[in-house]
Amino acid sequence: MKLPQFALIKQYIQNHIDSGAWPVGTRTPSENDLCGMFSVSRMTARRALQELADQNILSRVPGSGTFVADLAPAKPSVEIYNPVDRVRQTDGYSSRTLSLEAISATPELAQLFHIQAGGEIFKVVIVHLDRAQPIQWQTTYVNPQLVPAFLKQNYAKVSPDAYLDWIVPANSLDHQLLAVLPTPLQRRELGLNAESSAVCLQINRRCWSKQVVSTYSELVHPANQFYLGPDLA
Amino acid sequence: MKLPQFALIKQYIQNHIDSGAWPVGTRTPSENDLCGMFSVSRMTARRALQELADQNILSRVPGSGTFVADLAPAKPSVEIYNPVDRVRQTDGYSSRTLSLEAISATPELAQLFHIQAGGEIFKVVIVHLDRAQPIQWQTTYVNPQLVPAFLKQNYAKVSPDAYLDWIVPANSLDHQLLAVLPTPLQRRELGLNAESSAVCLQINRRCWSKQVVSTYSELVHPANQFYLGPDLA
DNA sequence: CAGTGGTCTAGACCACTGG
DNA sequence: CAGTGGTCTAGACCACTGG
Repeated sequence: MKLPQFALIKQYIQNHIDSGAWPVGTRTPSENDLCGMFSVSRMTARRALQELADQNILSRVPGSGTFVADLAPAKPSVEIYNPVDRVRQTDGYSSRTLSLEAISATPELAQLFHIQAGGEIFKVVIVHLDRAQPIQWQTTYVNPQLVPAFLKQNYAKVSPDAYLDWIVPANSLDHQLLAVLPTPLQRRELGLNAESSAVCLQINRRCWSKQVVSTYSELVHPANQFYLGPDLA
Repeated sequence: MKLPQFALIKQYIQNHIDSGAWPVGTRTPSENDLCGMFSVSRMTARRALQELADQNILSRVPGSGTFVADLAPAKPSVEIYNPVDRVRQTDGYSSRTLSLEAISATPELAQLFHIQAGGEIFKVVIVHLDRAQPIQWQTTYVNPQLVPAFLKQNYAKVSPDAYLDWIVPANSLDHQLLAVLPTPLQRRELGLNAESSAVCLQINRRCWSKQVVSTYSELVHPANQFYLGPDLA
C-alpha cells in the first residue's frame, strides 16, 4: 500500500501536530517550503495543506501562512436512534394502530404546517411492540398538503411510517427531548403499572421535506427500556 | 463578487441536480467534457467535481464516471446544550457544592477509568442555580490518574468544571439520555415538591481526553425546565 | 518588498472500466 | 480499446500580508 505523495506530506504534518511538536497556532512550512522538503510540485504540497485545512486541522491565511488550528471543541451531540427501527425487521415486531383520522388543527399545529387554524390535518396513533412488549407510543400529525391521500391508504401491507417515508422522505429532522409522566391511556397501552417505570422519555420530532414540515411526531418511551447514544456500560 | 471558474462549474452541476434534471444516478459530464464546455483546464474541471464529491453530492468511480449520489438520509441527531452553560456568565448564576471528596471506585467506575476496583477516585456534587432557582444537579466522577490534584484546588475563584476543562479538555464526548425519578435528596435540592414536575431528564456524560475517560457526569434536570434541540414553538 | 495562499494552465503517466 | 478518474509537474498571474 504505497501512499501518494500528498498523503505522505499530510502524515508528516499530522505527526508533528499529534506529537505536540507543533502546538496550536504554530505556523507550518509554507507550500513552497514543502515543495523543497519533499521534492514535489506546489500543487501537490498545496493539496496536503488544503485537505488538512478542509478538516479544520489547519487554518490558512492568504498572504500570511498556514497555522495549526484550535482543535474543534467536541460537539455535544447524540445520534437519536429510533428503538422501533431496530426491531421493525425482526420477527418479534408488531404494532397496533389505535386511531387514524382527520382532526381539526390546533393553532400550534396550524402554524407548524402553515395552514389555517381549524383546518383539517391527519393524525395517527400507533403502539409499537417488541415480542408483545410495548416499546413506543407514537402520535404523528401529517401535513395534508404534502400527503393528501394519507387516510386513503391501505396499511395492511405498508405501515404509515413506511408510506410517509416514501411520499415525503425527510431531508432534515428536528428533535426535542423531554421527560414526561405518561397519560393514563399511555400507561395502559405501554403496559406500565403503578409501581414500575412511571416515567417516560418523549421525543418530539419534526420531519422536513424541502422547506416544509411534513410530519410532527411525539414518541413516548418507557424510560427503563430506553436510552439514547452509545451503551456506556 | 466574481466567482472563480471552478465555482461556476459547481453551480452549473448543482443547478442541474436541484432542478431535478439530473436525478440520482445520472452520470455527469466527465472532467474532459467540462474542459470543453467551460474552456477550462482539466485540473479546474476536476476541482468542481471533486469538491461536490467531497460533499457527498456526487460519487466518482475511477474508470467509469461521476454520478449524482443518493441524498444522504437526514441524520437523526440533536445537539445537547448544557443549560448551565447558558446562564453561567450571567448575574443570576450561582452554584452550591454539596460534596467534594475521594471515594472508593465501584466496579463500574473502576472499569470506566481503567483502575483497580476499590481504588480511589474523586467525586464532586454541585447544584447549579439560575436566579436562585435550581436548574441542574451535577454529579461528576474524576479520573485520578489524569487529574491527581483535583481535590487540592481552591475552587473559590475557579469552578471545578472550569478547572477540569483546563486540565483535561475534552476531545470527545459521549452522552446517554434517560428519564428518571429524582432521589429524595435531589428532589429537595432541586426544589421539587411532590405534586410538580416529579420527573427529571438525566444526561450521563463521558468526557474523553485522548483515548481515556477523564470524567463521568450525571446531570439531572427538572423536566419542566429542560429540553434538548431547537425550540419547536 | 519578498513571501503567502488562491486560482489556473497544458501537459503527463497510471490503473481501471466496460463495451 | 477509448474513456474515466487519480496523481503529479512546472510553470503562471493575482491579491494580499507584514516587516
